[in-house]
Amino acid sequence: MVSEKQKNILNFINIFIEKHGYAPSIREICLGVNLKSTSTVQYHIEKLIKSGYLQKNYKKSRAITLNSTNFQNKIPILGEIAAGSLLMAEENVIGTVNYHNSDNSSDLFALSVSGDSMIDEGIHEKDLVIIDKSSEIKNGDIGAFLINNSEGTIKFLKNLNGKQYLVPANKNYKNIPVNENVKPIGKVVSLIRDM
Amino acid sequence: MVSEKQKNILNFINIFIEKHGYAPSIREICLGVNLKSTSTVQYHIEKLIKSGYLQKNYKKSRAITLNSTNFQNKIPILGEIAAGSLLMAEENVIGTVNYHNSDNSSDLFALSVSGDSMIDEGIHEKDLVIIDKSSEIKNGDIGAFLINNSEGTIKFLKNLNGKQYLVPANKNYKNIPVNENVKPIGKVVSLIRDM
DNA sequence: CTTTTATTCGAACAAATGTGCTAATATAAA
DNA sequence: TTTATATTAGCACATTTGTTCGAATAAAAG
Repeated sequence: MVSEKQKNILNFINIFIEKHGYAPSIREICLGVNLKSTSTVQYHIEKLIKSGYLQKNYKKSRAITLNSTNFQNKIPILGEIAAGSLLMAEENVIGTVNYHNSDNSSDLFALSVSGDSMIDEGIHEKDLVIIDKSSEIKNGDIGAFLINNSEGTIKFLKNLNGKQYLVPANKNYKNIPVNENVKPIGKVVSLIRDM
Repeated sequence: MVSEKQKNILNFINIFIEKHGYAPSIREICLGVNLKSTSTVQYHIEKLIKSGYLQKNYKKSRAITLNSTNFQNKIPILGEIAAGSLLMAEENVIGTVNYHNSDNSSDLFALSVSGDSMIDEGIHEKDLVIIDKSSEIKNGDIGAFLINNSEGTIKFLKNLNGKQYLVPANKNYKNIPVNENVKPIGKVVSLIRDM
């Protein structure tokens, strides 16, 4: 859908605006991404507009604006996992965090980590893990799971001797066999730690 | 110092940028504040620049930026630390990341972690660490340092027997005494890991 | 292979835009 | 009043900038 060159252009515009406070001209983009012709840049700009990444005001100079939703997605931080399902109602949202995601981010949310069962993977207490509800948890991935409809946990999902287990990254904890009491919530796609 | 007309222009520019995402041209300001001549606007713009309210890039269109409110929360990701200093020129910026920071974010940047000297603190290879250049690295903090003007590193700063050391979080690495070859870059204030 | 699609370049053109200059008017100060 | 300063206007000019058209090349598809 979006080629490497187009990502390149998007990134350049992003950085340029960040640095200068105003958008680059077509010719400045030419220089920035190593293209010789303004019409080549026009060509890519058109594509990026149709893909929804950019907006542009016809015939006005430096009138490119980024569709900020592509870069500045605020996703909810959930305080706890309630019985049965994830309550994403406003009452349970304890904050928001910006996450750099160009895709649809409606399936993303953040959880505050409690416990030290993943300490050997560098996942600490109070870290924020970003979870994608629509991303399947595959063998070897770290995922968020709901156990007995009550307790939420972050673990590796691993195949051992043909059976699936939730595997911690801490010798003091045991593997948990995956059965009907273990429900996958989503894959852990990112981690944010504030110090 | 600043006349009513100049406040008027300042306000118009402010609203225009808010609405369109880019700055107005001189002639658009003319229309917006009921002035017939572009040179009149130029006259006021000059004054506003000297008074410190605006910045403008010579001979570039729509290149007016406001000095007052910088509400940016995107910070650059630097690809590498070059000899002697941090090169934050556009060529070295390999991307941007949103960081939830309401303060002035001009002193923030991100570095991609290489090596495993902080593995026991859960700081992994390819993690992004957010570094605040203006935040002093105190005893016990994790900071970014430049060693021998060539190598960048992330370490604890600790006081041992009255001397300062860069202390890794990995038994396979040794403490590094802080001397004139060790220059502090900034405090590590956050960590972001994509999986 | 041929055809289609994607990408790139170059050149020319029209419009938008910033700048420079002079002059006129208003306002404040002496 | 005279003088100085601030403000406004009009016009011409050079540059920047966006747009358009045609053509060449590369990559992918049939």
